[in-house]
Amino acid sequence: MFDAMHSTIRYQPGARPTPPCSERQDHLVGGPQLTFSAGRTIFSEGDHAGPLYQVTFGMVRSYRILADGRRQICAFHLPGEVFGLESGSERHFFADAIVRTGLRALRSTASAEPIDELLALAMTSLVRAQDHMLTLACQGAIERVASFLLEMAGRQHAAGDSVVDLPMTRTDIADYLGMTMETVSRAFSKLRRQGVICLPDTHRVEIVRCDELRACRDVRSHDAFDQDQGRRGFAEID
Amino acid sequence: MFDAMHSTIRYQPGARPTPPCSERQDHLVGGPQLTFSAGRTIFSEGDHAGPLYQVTFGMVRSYRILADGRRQICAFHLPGEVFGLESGSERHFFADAIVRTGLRALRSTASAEPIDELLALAMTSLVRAQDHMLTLACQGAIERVASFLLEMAGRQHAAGDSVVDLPMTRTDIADYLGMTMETVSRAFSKLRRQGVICLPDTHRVEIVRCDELRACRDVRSHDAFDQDQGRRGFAEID
DNA sequence: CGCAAACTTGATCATCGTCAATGGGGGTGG
DNA sequence: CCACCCCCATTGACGATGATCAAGTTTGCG
Repeated sequence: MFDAMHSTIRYQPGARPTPPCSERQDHLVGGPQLTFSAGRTIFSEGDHAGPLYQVTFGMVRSYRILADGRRQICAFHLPGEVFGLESGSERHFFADAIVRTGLRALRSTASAEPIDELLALAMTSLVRAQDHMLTLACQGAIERVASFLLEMAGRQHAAGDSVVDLPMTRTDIADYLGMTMETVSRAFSKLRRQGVICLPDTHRVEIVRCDELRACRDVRSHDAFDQDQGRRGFAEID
Repeated sequence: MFDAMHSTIRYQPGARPTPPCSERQDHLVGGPQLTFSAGRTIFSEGDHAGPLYQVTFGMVRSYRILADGRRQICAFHLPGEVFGLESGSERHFFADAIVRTGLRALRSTASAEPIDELLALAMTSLVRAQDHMLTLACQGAIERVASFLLEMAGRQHAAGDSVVDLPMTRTDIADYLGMTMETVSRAFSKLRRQGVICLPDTHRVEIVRCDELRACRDVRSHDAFDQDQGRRGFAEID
């Protein structure tokens, strides 16, 4: 029993290979360009499920609201990415523009799209959701933020560039990672004090030591966690 | 900004309608029957992605192992359900039988299956993953257990029957819900003391007050949480 | 220039994880 | 068939992580 527990194969969060199909879904190109200013609603829960959308610039958050007002952000959508796939005839999420954002509406999701493109999109979403589940289930505060930064870095640019744009608020990040704004802020500050990241401004992060950030993400923090308490005053970077 | 926050539309965890397509995937029927005894590995991370499987009896857990040995159970698979869909040519999960389990192997996932069945399966998995993400991100210990019980109840029988089989261990449940075995156990005990559930044995739960269980799931527990401290001795049910 | 929203930081507290001890059920071997 | 043993579950005590509450600061925008 539990043979697998003794396997040497180990999963590294976020280290899964990109699904085989391009995310850009170029075959789906269709409708006109739409522009949404910051904060504008794209669709709401309960709406009739309309088209898929491809982000051309800006950023989108999709989320749910619980009975008690709590919000969970399920995903951020970056330029090139497609969102809006639903399992029924109704929207199950809210989506709105985080900053001024351009969208291209793709034909009705109903049936007009090539089904293999829809499958590719569904699989991409599924892989992301599974990775995110793992973050939510297993990781502590610092690790979640580290995972988030590495995920965003990986989706924003082809390696080399180490500056990540984070147009969303700290509250958005918190609602994505299942924690509070304050804890997110503290995690950023801690990583900054450790010299792992720089914060030129609140919506931009430079990843200074990518390897250390990966280490934060991968290792559960029991050991070697609060060593930075003693470091204050000489590891300050700003 | 944040218009949606003022919307009256509210999401109830687990209340989303079942995806339009039957989960039973009857069109995929194919290969021979296989039987796995309790604890037997079905496939491992890194394996070449083989067929899809349909559970005929018993129960399966699929999970990942993190670098530090931590485990996350992504899903339990019940009789009638299909699992094993991968985004690449390799398995990204482990799967093994929780109890003696029967599986029917469906043809190679490669391309032999009707693609719309694969899409249906992907969408079902995606919806489950999204619901689970919400549980992990937003809910406290009692709520998670309540969500879990209601999810299992909903998947095991068509309403009316209130007894749920839980062949998995408390540790399995904990690894699914992102908490510890001890906390799961305490949550069960608390719900039992409150008279919401009965525990005829450790692997069987009777849902006595379904409405209260739903309330546990839906409401964030700030208020009315530890009222049962005073109830001990008269609300004991066993 | 001023206001409002967002961010940061600190102090306190609650939930949950960890450690530990005990109890129970099922399976195996004598 | 019984006894032992091991794994699982339960329960308690304690501590740590992160939520909450509360200022105070910065930023962005009108």
